[in-house]
Amino acid sequence: MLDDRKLDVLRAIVQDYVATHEPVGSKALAERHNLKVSPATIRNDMAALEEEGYITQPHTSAGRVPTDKGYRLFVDRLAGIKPLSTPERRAIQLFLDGAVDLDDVVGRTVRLLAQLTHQVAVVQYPSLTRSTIRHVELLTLAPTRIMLVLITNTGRVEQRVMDAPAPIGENLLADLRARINGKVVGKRFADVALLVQDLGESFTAEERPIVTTVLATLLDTLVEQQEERVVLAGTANLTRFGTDFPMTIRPVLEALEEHVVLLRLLGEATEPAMVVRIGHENMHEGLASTSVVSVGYGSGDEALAKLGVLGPTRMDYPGTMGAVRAVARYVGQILAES
Amino acid sequence: MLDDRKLDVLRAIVQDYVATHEPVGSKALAERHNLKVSPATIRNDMAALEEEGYITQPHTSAGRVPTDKGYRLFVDRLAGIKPLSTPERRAIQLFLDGAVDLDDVVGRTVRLLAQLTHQVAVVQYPSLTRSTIRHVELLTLAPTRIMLVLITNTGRVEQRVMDAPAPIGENLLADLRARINGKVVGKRFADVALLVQDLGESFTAEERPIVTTVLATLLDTLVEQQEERVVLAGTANLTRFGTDFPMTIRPVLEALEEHVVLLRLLGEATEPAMVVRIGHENMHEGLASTSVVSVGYGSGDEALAKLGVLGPTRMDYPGTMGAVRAVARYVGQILAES
DNA sequence: CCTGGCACTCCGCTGGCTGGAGTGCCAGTG
DNA sequence: CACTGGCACTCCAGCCAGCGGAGTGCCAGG
Repeated sequence: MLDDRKLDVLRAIVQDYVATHEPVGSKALAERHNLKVSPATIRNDMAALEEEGYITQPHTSAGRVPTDKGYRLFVDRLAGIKPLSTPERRAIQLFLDGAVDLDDVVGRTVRLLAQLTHQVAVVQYPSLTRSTIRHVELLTLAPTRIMLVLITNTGRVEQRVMDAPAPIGENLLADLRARINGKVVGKRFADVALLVQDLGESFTAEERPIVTTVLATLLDTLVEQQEERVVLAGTANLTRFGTDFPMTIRPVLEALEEHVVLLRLLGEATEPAMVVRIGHENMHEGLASTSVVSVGYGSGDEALAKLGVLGPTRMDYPGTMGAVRAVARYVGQILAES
Repeated sequence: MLDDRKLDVLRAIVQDYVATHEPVGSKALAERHNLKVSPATIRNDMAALEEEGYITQPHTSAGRVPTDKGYRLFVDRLAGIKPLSTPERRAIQLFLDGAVDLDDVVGRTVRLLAQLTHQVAVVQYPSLTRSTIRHVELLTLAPTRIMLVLITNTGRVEQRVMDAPAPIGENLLADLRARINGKVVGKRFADVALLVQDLGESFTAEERPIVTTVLATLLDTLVEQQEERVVLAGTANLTRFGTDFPMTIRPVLEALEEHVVLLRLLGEATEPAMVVRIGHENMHEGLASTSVVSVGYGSGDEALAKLGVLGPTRMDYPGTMGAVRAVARYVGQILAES
């Protein structure tokens, strides 16, 4: 049904439309891309493409515009991923290398991604669920007040304050700290509950309540913080969307404020490969005319979290995909080093 | 020059303009507010107010619109701060009480403020400079790799990883940890440098390099993190600005992305009282038609940081100021408790 | 199967017109 | 002297008609 030339025409339409933001006509196509056929022929092909639902015209006798389905075909079969230039790569590395801690890494990453793609960038903090524990620290703030600090292998730090049922001695605390760390250091979050469950038994009846409190808080932290953190940058780039503004930008800004929505946009975290969601594929009303390019990143083989960008469906997919992939790789490296 | 009735007229103009977003004319004024004079008289007063620069007309034979100077007078002399209703207060308290840690407190605060005022909310993290140290923790990640964790009295946690010049033993580390904490716990950041400067002397020549490295990192953390963190929410509310969009919203979004700008907007941190910056008073081109209402908040008498909202100059000042003040108070309470 | 030609459609822009809202000024009045 | 009603004037916003251009669909011919 769709011979090679028709696909060439579709590719040309997408490219031109992305470049100009205006419906593209047969004549312009014939001129700008050397397709070696006349406008009339192209018109026939366009009619076929429209018939199949890959392109559409805003109104009779206007040029054609790709549909979501058209972009989908373009991304899947007609375009590759455009690698970044060497200077660009070097700039990324230089910029990310300057980070001092995890917050800084994430902050720099999101700004970098926004600047590189001229779109809205979203970065998820390395997930706690798939992280391992580097250290658990216990501090007394007051006789019956304890702070628990949890440090992960990705450098993420979580803290909780709890009220102990009774005053707690320094040596009990030290003992408890040592035992907990002995059990859990290097272990994954998911496995911790099992590992510490019988820890209370080796303490005296007197100490037991305190131990229980601490362990409960530890588990609580592990569970609660699965609520993932995300940051974003580059919202000003939304103004490039078009001139028919408020109606377009409003729901997008609203969606971006909801972290739940953001996380869903990045995709179910199981998939480490690059994912492109186009228009309605996002399953979110306000984001019907935006696309999301996301990919997992991590220090080793497996993805710790995701990052990506959000932009208008009429975006430069090859370039955006290239930037997203490159940034994800470098962040992975940085995290592996620290 | 400005008798009472002229001030009444100005107040009425501001109120009506804020409510309708349209230039207000003499006739409408006479009707909606019972000023007990005829439109013609009001016109005379308006002419005087315009002469003095408090109001202006977009074009001949349109209604009047307040100028920055007009809003300034309104805020300073014509309007009070509108206290929140009891249900509103209760809702604030309820919402903020649910927070589990500092990040959560700040996150909830900023979202709350945005929702309450229907504007863009900005909250600065409790400043490290004026904080005191609650605990310093040292951990070995690898034989020559140390992590320093710094916990402040506001619950903020900072961490740094450093490479030690030589392998470090657990007992040396414990000793060092104890000595550092003995010196600095409860002290203010600014005073720490002085307190630890001769700490190295009590260690052997062999240990000295390691100690020096750790202390350097500690001081580094204190200094570097004076770079304050801010978060914001409610950018979607910018779409209420008007219909002449992209031109208006663009520079605002851009300004909001720069944390340096945000911090300056909140005001030099020395001033704990409520500050209103109107239009050009912000000294930032892109924010010429926005106003900022900010106030310090803190756990005790002194302000730890600031929070505020940003909106169009044509905002409901009394209401906004009331909301900002109320939220600041409750956040202060929450921080004092933890 | 491709191409050039032709008639047709429809958008977007321009220019002129009109109604309405609001002003400034002036003369009159308590 | 301050306020009021009346009046002429200004200017914007919205509407409508006309026009040019870009693009299409279709058809007959190579």
